[in-house]
Amino acid sequence: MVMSSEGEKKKKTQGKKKIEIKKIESLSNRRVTFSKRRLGLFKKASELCLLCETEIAIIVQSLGKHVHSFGHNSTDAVIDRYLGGGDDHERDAVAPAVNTKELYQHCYSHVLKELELEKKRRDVAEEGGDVFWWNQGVEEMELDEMEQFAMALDELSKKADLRANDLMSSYLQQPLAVASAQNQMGNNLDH
Amino acid sequence: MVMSSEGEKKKKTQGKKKIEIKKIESLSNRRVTFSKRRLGLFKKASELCLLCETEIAIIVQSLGKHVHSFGHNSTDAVIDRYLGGGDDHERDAVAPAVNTKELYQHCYSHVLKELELEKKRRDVAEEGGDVFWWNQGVEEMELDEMEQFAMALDELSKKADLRANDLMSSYLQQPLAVASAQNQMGNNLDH
DNA sequence: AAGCCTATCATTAGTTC
DNA sequence: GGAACTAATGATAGGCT
Repeated sequence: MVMSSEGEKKKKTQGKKKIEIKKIESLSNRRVTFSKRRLGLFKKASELCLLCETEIAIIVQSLGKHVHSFGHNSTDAVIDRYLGGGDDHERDAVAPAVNTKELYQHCYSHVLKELELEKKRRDVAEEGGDVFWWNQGVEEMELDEMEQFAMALDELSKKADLRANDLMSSYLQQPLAVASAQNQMGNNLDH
Repeated sequence: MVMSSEGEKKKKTQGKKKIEIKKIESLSNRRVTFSKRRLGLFKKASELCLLCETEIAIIVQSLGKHVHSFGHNSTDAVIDRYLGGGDDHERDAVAPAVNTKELYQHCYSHVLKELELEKKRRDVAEEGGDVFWWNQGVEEMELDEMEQFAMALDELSKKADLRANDLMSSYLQQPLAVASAQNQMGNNLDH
């Protein structure tokens, strides 16, 4: 690590520099920052979920047309219904199916052990059905948009149930139909 | 502030300490962490919004029954309709009306100047109607739940519009009715 | 409980490969 | 274009008020 011989304390890079919070003009730079910060945001959210046992849903519109989402616990119900349309899928195939690579490599890895702990605790305490599940959109996917939409809608329908059941009933009368919409999407691209 | 007299290099605090990401057992501690981190999350989100011109919606379920949300740009339409019900409110009164104190003090203050810049830029570029607006739920509020719900629903309806207009049309046929529901809530507490 | 403080940890802007 | 690196900035756990 000692280089540049003499007493020059040569810094290899300038390190992080302060930037002002305004639109990044350079597109490539903006892409990089978007990726980094979106991941950082999801990680923070995941930590908050674990630390305080909350449920968090995040929806991020990408630079392009795609939408990235972060969901936690209670999204699995949507996915379950979504996969229920096809019949050669299984629960365990969910994560690879929606391509969780990005979040996985950044966040999942060091949260995984805590996650398993939590899952095990739940398995004992309640029933085996409530599998902890994480998901986020991936840059170039075509269908995750609908997917996260249904996820968020499901999330919201729960909130509505919480306090404004009567008010929302005219809008969310048949929540199952969302799943069927999902299935339609799902049938278009099976993979 | 000098205590413990002699030459002891007494550290006043221990600084930030590493914690493991698992449920915080102490309720009071969990509350503190929840508040701090939720705010931090919203701040990160706001920075991402500004840096990359994205739209982000965050929904956080509190420890209690309440829900905290973070919305950006396009939520103002919902609020606008919400205030449209009463007639002694003005746009500028939106922020105080929904009690944006928390986010304000942490995040708004140092983002404000960039925000104004952005707003001004928009005013020139397009029209004056698209006012930048930020909102987040507050711990003890009764109505922000409905508020964020409508906000998120509005957000989602946009996403639906994006790609699945036909599929969702059966659910979101009359988006205005959400505003009327809001108005009902709003009339209950004028303040 | 709500804020401040600050040492320390975590994130990330810029750079290099 | 992405992965790795570095160092400066940013976030925050714990303590105090």
